[in-house]
Amino acid sequence: MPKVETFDRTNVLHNATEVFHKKGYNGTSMQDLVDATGLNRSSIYNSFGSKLGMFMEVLSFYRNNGNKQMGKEIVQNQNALDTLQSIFCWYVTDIIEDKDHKGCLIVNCKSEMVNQEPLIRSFMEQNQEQMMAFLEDVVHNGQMEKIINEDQTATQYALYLYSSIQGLRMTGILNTNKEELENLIHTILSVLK
Amino acid sequence: MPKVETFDRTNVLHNATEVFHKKGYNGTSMQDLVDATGLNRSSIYNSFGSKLGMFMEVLSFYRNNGNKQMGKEIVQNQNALDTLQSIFCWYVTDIIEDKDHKGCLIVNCKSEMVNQEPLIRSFMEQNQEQMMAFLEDVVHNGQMEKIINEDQTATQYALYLYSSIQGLRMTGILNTNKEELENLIHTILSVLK
DNA sequence: TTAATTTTGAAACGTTCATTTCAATAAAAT
DNA sequence: ATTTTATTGAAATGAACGTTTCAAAATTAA
Repeated sequence: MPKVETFDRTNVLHNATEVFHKKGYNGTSMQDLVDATGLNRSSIYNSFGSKLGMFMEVLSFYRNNGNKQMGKEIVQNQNALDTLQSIFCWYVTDIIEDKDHKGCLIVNCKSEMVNQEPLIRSFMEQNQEQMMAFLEDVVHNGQMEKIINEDQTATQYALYLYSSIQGLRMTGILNTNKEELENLIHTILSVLK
Repeated sequence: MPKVETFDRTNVLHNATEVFHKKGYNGTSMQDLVDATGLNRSSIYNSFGSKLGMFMEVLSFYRNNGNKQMGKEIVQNQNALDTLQSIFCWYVTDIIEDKDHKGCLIVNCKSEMVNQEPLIRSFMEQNQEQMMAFLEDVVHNGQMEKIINEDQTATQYALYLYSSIQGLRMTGILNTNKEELENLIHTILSVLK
């Protein structure tokens, strides 16, 4: 009977994510991945098919991890505005902890590859869909509770928030001042009040 | 006495910009640049030193062109809010005209290279400084005219606008719906009123 | 132990990478 | 016409690229 996959796939993805995050897709070589994961070159191809195949798994891994971490910040039964506050605060924390100014892997990849690689474009479209749906839901709840104004529809505010998050991610690459970032998210969220 | 540079440097930079914009720095090869510019490989090295050298000139070229174009949109003697409106509208136009979803060369480069290449980091820091100073000035004028509120300082609003612009640039990669984008900038600017 | 299957190591695949070299050609000022 | 410098073309540099190959080693179930 077959020998079973021995290496820790989560650990391998974690290490691969680190390299891709630091160097970008085109800046990362297969040798970089061999070095970072400790996996044999052949094993990478056996398990992930190609560099792009591995990267797609890395993207999902990164997103799932982010969602998991952010989920912890969101307390049940807090109002919609506090939920948004928690989300944005998580981004600020993530920015401040990012000592080497890498930014967000997903945002970086969007700007690097959406116009070049259909698989990436699909991922990003699906990612946007998912985030927009979530944000719209939160805003909608806030509007029902009269905590968020109705100057704009929930959909319109969701796009505003989605755009603001991407802006925050880009800004955080060069600006990691906690007070300035917290003031920034205060300004962003003030629109909804 | 010496033969003088014969090729049209502006035209060469224009063509080089197109390739770098489409493929990103790491995605662009020297062969791509030879093909796009029509210049000989040696001439590129003679005139620009290296791939990075050429890219640095391309970055400045792209920025100067953008500033020039945007300058035309800004009418003299309009109030501060209208100036901001003009600026954001120019971005929307640029997004809509960008049929192949390349996004902004400078934003893309920031996310690809700031943490890898000191020259790029300096460029981006200087670029941010410049934009922030300009935005701060506009906001400050608006506040003097009582057209922009004073809930936040001009500096704080400048960061908010700078961040919003980067967000708009990222959003515009996948979302090119004119009405949605115009509503987005309306929401962004509503904070200042 | 044997049979089945995956992981591993190392080498090689052919291509492309950024950059250099150099002799030949072209143009301007003396 | 001669000198000076730039542009050009084409080839070559050596290293790195993503991917494939394959026999040896390892592991599990029968």
